[in-house]
Amino acid sequence: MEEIASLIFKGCNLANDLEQTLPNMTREPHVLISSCDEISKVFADVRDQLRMAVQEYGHHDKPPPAMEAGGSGSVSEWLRSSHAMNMVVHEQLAQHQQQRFDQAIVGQELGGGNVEVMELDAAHSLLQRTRRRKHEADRRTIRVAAPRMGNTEVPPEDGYIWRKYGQKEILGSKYPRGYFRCTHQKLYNCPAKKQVQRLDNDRYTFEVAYRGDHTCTMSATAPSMPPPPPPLPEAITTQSPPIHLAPTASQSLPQWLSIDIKKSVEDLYSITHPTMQPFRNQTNVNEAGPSSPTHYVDYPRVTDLADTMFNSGSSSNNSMELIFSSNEEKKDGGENTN
DNA sequence: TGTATTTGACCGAG
DNA sequence: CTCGGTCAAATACA
Repeated sequence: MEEIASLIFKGCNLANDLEQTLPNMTREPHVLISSCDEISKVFADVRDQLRMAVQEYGHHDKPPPAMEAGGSGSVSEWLRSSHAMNMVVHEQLAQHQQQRFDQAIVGQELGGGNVEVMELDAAHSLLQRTRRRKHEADRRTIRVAAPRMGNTEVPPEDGYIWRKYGQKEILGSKYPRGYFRCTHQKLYNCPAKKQVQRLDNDRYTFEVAYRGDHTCTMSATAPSMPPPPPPLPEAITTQSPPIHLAPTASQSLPQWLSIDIKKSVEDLYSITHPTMQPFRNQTNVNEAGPSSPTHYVDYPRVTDLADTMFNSGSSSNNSMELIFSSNEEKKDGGENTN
């Protein structure tokens, strides 16, 4: 299992590398192709190994050795287990530390808003625990670096459209807490909410607490299929119920694959398909009107390409379903509407 | 004119 | 009673 997880991260790293070099590849489509092939091969290996693991262990009582640590009896359960999650967190932290310096200098100066993986301040969480609310159990707290240029007052976008419905001074905090709900709350009964607050000791870092799951992205008539929000592996947050791999893997990855590749893709298409328009992934019908608070990504992400590659095998029992379990399943243990 | 944001009031958990 | 979370009227903005 460790091998599979490490393969997954290898693929993610390759995709990340591709992202980094994408702007330089627009004139060299053959290099891009070979890079995509490599990523595709890695994920194909993951798929094959997962299939083998499922056949070997998934329908038996005895878990594989690595699963025993998680105490689960299937691949999907193992992938959601704390053992698997620790590996995920470990890999992410290692990757994060490696890239942190560059991100700090480049990403921040560009007003990027990279999701930071940090431990929560112990004193702060202790303070919050002293008055724990009923629904705090399903809070997923992350820290996000604020842009240091431009408008530093707003937290970086996470792919969803939020509407602010309140702001409150919090006892013991220097900065007020902003309360946001999903713009589609009324239209699609989407219960997702988030709270955004600057850290006392670092005004360039937001602490973002997500509550509730987006139902707007699951509706066939939903106006958008935005990249999922970035709630972190909850193993490294303070107030969190048992974790699922699904939100972690599918939600955090787009954060580091966040460069503006629109131009790159269009450039590439202008070379390879002189008469063809760049394909667009329509992520939003701007039903919010002219004063919509955020803008939308209307071009494909590298992760989408990776998804496509990963899903290219036309198997009915796709192994992706084992890793990225459905939101419905996730919702079963989730928050009721409020 | 329609939509988003601001902000004081209110509610309810602890 | 305190304080975090939400509501809703007022205001801002395109």
